[in-house]
Amino acid sequence: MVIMVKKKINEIENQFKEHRLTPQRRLVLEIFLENRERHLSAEEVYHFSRNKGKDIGLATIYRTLELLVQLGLLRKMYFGDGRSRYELEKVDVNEHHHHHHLICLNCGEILEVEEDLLHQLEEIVEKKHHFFIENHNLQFYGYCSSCGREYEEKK
Amino acid sequence: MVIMVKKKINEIENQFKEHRLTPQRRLVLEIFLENRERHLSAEEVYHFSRNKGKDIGLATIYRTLELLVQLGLLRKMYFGDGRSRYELEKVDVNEHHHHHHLICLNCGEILEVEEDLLHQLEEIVEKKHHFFIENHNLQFYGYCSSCGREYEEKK
DNA sequence: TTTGATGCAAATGGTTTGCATCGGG
DNA sequence: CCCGATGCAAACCATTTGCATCAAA
Repeated sequence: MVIMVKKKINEIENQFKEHRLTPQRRLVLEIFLENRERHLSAEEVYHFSRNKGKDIGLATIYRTLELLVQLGLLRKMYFGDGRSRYELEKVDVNEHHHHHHLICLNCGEILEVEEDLLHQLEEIVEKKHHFFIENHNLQFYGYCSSCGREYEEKK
Repeated sequence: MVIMVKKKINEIENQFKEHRLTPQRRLVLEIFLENRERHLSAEEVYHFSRNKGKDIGLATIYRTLELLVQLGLLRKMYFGDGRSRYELEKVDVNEHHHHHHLICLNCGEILEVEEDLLHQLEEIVEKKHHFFIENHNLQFYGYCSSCGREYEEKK
């Protein structure tokens, strides 16, 4: 697992051309690579870094997050809880494969959905509205299986 | 058109049971009814009200917007430009018919899409992830027909 | 008169920025 | 040396809140 992380970071180094891969930036990347499933806010990254002993300034974290988004390594998103969140940009499969998010209205957990069945809908929209779609953003709000009581009440 | 607005406001009055339909609240509603196609931020509502001569406090506008969302008359949304936006909640057709938004990355215009072809996708997600979906939120980011130069460049 | 609504100003909280300092090439 | 990166504190900006005042039932 650690090896995996090291390998990944080495790959990523290539993407830093004009930008230095400083210890702080490397640390932020590590935190995302070690928390692939999470959608971290700036402050959460800050706490992770403190827990690892190293203490980056919050401003540096914000600047690093912005840079990583610019480099296409992170994806910035907003789920309506008052802070931006970031996750590793996964462009593995193909350029137009995106995933979506399930946000539990009860416990706040954010789950990922791999299905991306939006191509069809995108085509319809592009043709009908003459709008060239670059990206999309889909969230489902509801109740996760753990918070099933809400599910029972509503159905 | 004005008559239409008056009629609509009268209908809405019924929804105010424990809450007073004060001049300020009525004005905010009027602004949304007269700008059905727009997605207004709190500050935009504030400017509209000043343009109409009446001068509501910004805090009152925020409190009114929150109330109207609670009453199910407005829908709050976030498109990533640093401020929340609101639009009239349209529950006319049926409870599960939602529309989506096209946000132009060039001029910032927000268009609406009537198609809601997400039922199928929702069913798949609900079954596979045991997640009870209450609502969804879909934005397409790209370039509108007026900003077609970007379209030409990218295709 | 009593309770909720308003308006102002101050507080809040996430994010950004100015600036002095640091450090790698 | 130089220029980009960092850290700290201050600034920013949308939103919220405390509180005195106002107004309608």
